[in-house]
Amino acid sequence: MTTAVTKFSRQRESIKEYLMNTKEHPTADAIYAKVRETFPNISLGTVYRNLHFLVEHGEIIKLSCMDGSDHFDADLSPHHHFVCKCCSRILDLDMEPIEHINTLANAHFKGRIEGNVTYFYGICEECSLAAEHDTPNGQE
Amino acid sequence: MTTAVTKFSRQRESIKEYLMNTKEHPTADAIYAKVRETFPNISLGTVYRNLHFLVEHGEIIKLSCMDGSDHFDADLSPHHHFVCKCCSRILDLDMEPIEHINTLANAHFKGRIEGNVTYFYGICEECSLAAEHDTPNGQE
DNA sequence: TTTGATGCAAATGTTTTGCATGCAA
DNA sequence: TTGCATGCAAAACATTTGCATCAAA
Repeated sequence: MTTAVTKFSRQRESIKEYLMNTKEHPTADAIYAKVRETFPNISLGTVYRNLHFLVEHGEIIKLSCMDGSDHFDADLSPHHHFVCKCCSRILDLDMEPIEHINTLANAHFKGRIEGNVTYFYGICEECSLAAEHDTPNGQE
Repeated sequence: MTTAVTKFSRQRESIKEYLMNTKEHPTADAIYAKVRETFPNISLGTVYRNLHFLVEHGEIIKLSCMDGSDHFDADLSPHHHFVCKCCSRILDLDMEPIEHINTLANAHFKGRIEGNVTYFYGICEECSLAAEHDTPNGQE
């Protein structure tokens, strides 16, 4: 079996570059809309194929929140995410590591725990402020 | 506006009873297959409608792991879950509460954190043993 | 009787895939 | 030239929904 060679692709570069320059944690569909500004003919299939490729190669991370569609993030530094119950946005959290919870989980567990996926939820600052001023933050 | 009344339904009871008597954390489809043994004519739509009803009324919990489909759990006691990377099973963890991580997350965060969803992953005992004996645990 | 619940099927939303063509190496 | 990547469309899934009918109250 000959190892498959990865060829350069402007579409893939464009997807990765967009992800590296945003803090939005976009969905595949949002990435498709954005990259289409540069490549009007790019297909959604290509976007999905490249996102899968980038995740498999550890160049980006896939976030599976509980809102039906996956989100993507090119920030590989260890960090956790916050999901706003109000506007559904995903925000990065600047917090202490919580890897010790793996040890807690392993205490009475017979298998081997290698890590955890944690999402925090609540109301983001913008939505709190919007609620106070009675002007709901329409962001979706 | 008159408040909607909830009527008894044998199908809903059957779904809830199955969930209360299993530790499998089944998907809607698995629940459908199981309940069909008792109600051969039940439809998948009814299963989804009742699962949604039960979740909304706090009688069961929906688990959104990262495997495409949702899982359901009638165990309402506070506990966390483990997902096996090998056989994909979801297991209950018996562990100390980790609610203090919410405080850690809130330290430098401007919004309000209300809680977290945490999944631990790794290799379960059965899959570890199966690997040792070179007889992969075929459970999916 | 009234109206919520069901079965069925169609629709929806997300993601994957087959295939002929395009393009990097 | 070779063969990976693309565009397009169809398919595959998971889930939701419209509607006529059923059944609980």
